[in-house]
Amino acid sequence: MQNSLFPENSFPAQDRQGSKNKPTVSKQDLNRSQQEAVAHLDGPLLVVAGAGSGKTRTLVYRVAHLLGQGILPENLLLLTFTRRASQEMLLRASHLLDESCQDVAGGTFHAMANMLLRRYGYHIGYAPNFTIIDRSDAEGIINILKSSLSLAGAGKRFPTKRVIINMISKAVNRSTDLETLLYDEYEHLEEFLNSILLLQDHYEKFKFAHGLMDYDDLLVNLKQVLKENDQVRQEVSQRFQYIMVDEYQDTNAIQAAIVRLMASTHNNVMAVGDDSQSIYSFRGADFRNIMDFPSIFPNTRIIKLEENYRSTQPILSMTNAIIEKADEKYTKTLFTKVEGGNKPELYNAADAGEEARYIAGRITELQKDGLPLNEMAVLFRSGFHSYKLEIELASKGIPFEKRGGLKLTESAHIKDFLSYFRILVNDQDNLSWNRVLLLLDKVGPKTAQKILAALKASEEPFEALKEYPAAPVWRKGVLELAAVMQKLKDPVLTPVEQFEIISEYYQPIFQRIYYDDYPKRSRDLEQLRTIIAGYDSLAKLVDDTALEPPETIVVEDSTDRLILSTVHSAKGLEWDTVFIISLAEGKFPVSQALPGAQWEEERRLLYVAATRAKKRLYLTYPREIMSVDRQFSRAPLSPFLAEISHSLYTSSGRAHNQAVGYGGGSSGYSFSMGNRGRRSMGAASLNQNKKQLKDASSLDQGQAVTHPFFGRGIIDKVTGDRTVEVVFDRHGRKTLHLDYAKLEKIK
DNA sequence: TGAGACGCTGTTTTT
DNA sequence: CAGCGTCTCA
Repeated sequence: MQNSLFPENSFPAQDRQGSKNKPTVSKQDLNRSQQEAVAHLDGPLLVVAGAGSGKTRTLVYRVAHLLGQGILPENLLLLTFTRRASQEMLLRASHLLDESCQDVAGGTFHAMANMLLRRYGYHIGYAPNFTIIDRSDAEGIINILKSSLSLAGAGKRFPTKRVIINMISKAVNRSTDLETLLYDEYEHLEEFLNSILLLQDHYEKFKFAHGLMDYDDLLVNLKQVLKENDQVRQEVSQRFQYIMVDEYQDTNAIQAAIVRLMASTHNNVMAVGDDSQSIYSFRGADFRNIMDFPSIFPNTRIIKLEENYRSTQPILSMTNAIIEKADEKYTKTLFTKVEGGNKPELYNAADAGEEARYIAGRITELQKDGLPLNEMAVLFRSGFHSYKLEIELASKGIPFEKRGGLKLTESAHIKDFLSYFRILVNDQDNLSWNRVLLLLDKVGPKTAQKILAALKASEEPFEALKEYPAAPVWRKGVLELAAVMQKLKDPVLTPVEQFEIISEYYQPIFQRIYYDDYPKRSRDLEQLRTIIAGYDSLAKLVDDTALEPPETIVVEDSTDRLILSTVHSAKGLEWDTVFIISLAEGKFPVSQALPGAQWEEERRLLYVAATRAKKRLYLTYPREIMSVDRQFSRAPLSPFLAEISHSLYTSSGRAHNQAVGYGGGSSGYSFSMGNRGRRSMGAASLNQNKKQLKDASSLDQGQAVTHPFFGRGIIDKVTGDRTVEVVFDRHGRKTLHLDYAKLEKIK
């Protein structure tokens, strides 16, 4: 955390000699296409690189190559998807060349935007000490605004803060306006359009007034500064003479515009990506963007990397089969020279518990055979899919680290704590002030608002707090808070010392508010302390908690530990052995994925997951899953697996059960069907089926249907757009939601 | 105006 | 099985 790749003195005087006499980087480890990409010097370059095709290696070598040509490290910029990715690449580059590689600026778009906006943000009215807010902070602002605009009680079904923030963010990331978005995707909220627009307007003003930026603002504001200010654009563009963008398929239009502006004086941009691995459309990325690159940058050279060096042939055959079913044909077919290896193994577990036991058992076996835990990973679609497994691993004493899912900084008590820090960095941060005030006993939203108004009116918020005419019941609380803040402002204090002071003050509050589970939560505070110990700058700490939130490490007493990760967080990584769990329809793909684009993205997601494996790939699926209403239901195998040839993998556990199959009467997904037959009914017919299942208008009274758990039944009544009443032969009358129930028509 | 009880809903993925 | 929003009482 400490050594930022965007250091504070990020614009060093450029008086150093370039390293003209550095050793030339050996290119014997590269194939012809890779060499070509590495040796490319000026002008736009697009590298379309399949999974495991040595994309990272190519970038690493190119960094080293450029520096070897005498280009200064500070004139390079490496934009990656995570900070970890860029750190690792620059470390590898320094093994090739020397440690000057470590001076290359690298990190995420957001981290870069943060760095540049601290310096240039004043052009659009932001002070350099602005605070970055995360999603729940943003939702908090919506909450405050909702009540201050008295929109709260107004409607019975006013959209939640989450939905509102989703909409606002989506509009930004898709470069469209909120109204268009609403009519596109949220038509049912039409009656709230004006209220939502009002909220959006106040949300923007609130952030600006209090020196706050959300994730989208970082990008939007950077783009604006670069666009409107010629001098800034020149300066930045001159600073970053060579720009490299990794995972380009997951950038959105704003990010593309930023790259174009930053490269305005030289056009030296190298973009690397893979359209078949695009998995961030929910963030406004479109895999077609990568194809637009040549039109944004005329005379782009295009290089494809198609040889896979990562996986064995059986694994590659399966992953190729998965992606081949995609609606849209992608640009590459991967091949490998890695020989041998076993077919991927599909395990049919009875339920999530058995699935977890199977995996823990397998891992133990592999470990006994000498495979270190950190050569294995368990991947899943959603964070909570691993809960059962986490318990199982803990009981077996297998150390693991979980990535993705809930972040440490997202829990309420950590946010409480960080609010004190945020105020110290930016005393205009009303969101944090609000949070801190609400922690006081007998102070609620109304009182907090009044105090906030007084703080805002004053030049010295801390003084104003002390002198606020408090009511007797909570006067003591306010004075204590004022005293603590005063104490914290002492410039000689280190972040850890400040942590201790807040800790002492916060402890009683903490125990009062989280009385039911504060012992559990206090472990998180300990972990926060450890993290803070690595910092000497509060501002940096506060930035990082938003930009690179620390993962919740569940078991940390070992350096050799198993990785549990969401597929999204596993992007770009690889392991000897990979387990993909919860491969049941409704879990992977997630139940809310709609036919069409979303469904296709789920498929690419599975493709990304499976291509992480080098030697061994295990797929598991629970046949029975528990739904929220604690009912068990049969879950079909993920259609992405059901639709590919059974000969590509081996099965164990209970045998396949055709009764729970997807295609029902057509049984189009039986494994025996020849390749040609299946091709014609690929994704398209699957999607149709899915659509049909969700639309009650296609069902009539008297229609016979089957349900995977309840069996055969007759439609008795269509009670709504998506609800029907069915009388089942064996289970009687049920009301079913077509969003959840998997009904199929039968003759 | 704040605190606490109660019922509802809904549950990706990330910077 | 939450976390959230709404409702009621002090």
